[in-house]
Amino acid sequence: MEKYIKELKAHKLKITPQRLDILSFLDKNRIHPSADEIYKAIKINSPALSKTTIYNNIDVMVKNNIIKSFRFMDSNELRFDYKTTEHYHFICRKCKSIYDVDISLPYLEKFEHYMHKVEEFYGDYKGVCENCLNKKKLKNK
Amino acid sequence: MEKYIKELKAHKLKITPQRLDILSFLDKNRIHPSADEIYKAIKINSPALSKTTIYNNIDVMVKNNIIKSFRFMDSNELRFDYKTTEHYHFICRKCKSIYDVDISLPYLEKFEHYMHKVEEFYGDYKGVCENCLNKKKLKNK
DNA sequence: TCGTAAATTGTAACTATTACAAAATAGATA
DNA sequence: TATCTATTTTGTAATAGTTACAATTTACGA
Ligand SMILES: [Mn+2]
Ligand SMILES: [Mn+2]
Ligand SMILES: [Zn+2]
Ligand SMILES: [Zn+2]
Repeated sequence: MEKYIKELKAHKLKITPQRLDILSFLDKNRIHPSADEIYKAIKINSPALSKTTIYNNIDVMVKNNIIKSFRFMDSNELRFDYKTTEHYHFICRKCKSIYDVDISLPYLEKFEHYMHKVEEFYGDYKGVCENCLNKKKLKNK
Repeated sequence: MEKYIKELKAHKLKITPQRLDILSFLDKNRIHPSADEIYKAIKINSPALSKTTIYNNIDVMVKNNIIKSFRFMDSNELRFDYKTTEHYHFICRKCKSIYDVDISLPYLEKFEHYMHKVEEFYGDYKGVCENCLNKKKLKNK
């Protein structure tokens, strides 16, 4: 808990129970949840919680680079991540789990003959995850 | 126009003026437009057009791999592309133009030590485009 | 402890998309 | 060519995710 207080103070953001709940939830549940998933999870123990508070705080924390937001190709909801350092995501087409992939900015060198200035890259990998592959193996036996 | 008729017939889809309009618009305007942009553009000459028709046809054409859909990191609307072969996109943070980038599935080899089976990759590059860079240069003179 | 700027809340509005059912039509068949 | 019917188009209503707003509450510096 002290960790989240420090983080918020470092960015001159007020310490509120709601903010601590959001950070703690994202830190302890590395599932890349949507705003609604965060809301529902925290609301169980804090029934007075408003969804607007989730959106407000998500916004301010993304702006302060305390958390990261991203969106999947085929999904219409934003997802959030406690991990802010550069990494990409792998989504399983069977169980829809989202895994972190520690790979950095791909193929910048291939950009040589484009005259654009690349500053950011965003990417998702999609396929079947280790767990689902193993489940299949067991079934086939 | 004959080209689009062939394409539709190849997929056993009925030839309708609306479908021809959509294909023609996407082919002749490689701007990666949203559903609404396609709708507004075609509606000028075909005022009876319904937005549902746009969505219906976009769906069926994406499913038949006649066009491609994708979504940008920070945008909440789907965008559409006449080009269906593998390529990625570069978006300019100044003018918001979306350019095609002919680069193929990045960094598959780096996936070695993940036990997931990668099937697809989706990615966007972001930065400042050639045009905007040149504009800036002129200004600075 | 108090005062105030900032945060929280509930509600309403908004945007992109999807669902649905009635009317129109493409294209196969006689 | 005329007819038939499955498919397509249309308009409207519903939905999902998010944002705007204003009243109430709270964090925290003085
Ligand atoms: Mn992540
Ligand atoms: Mn493209
Ligand atoms: Zn899986
Ligand atoms: Zn530009």
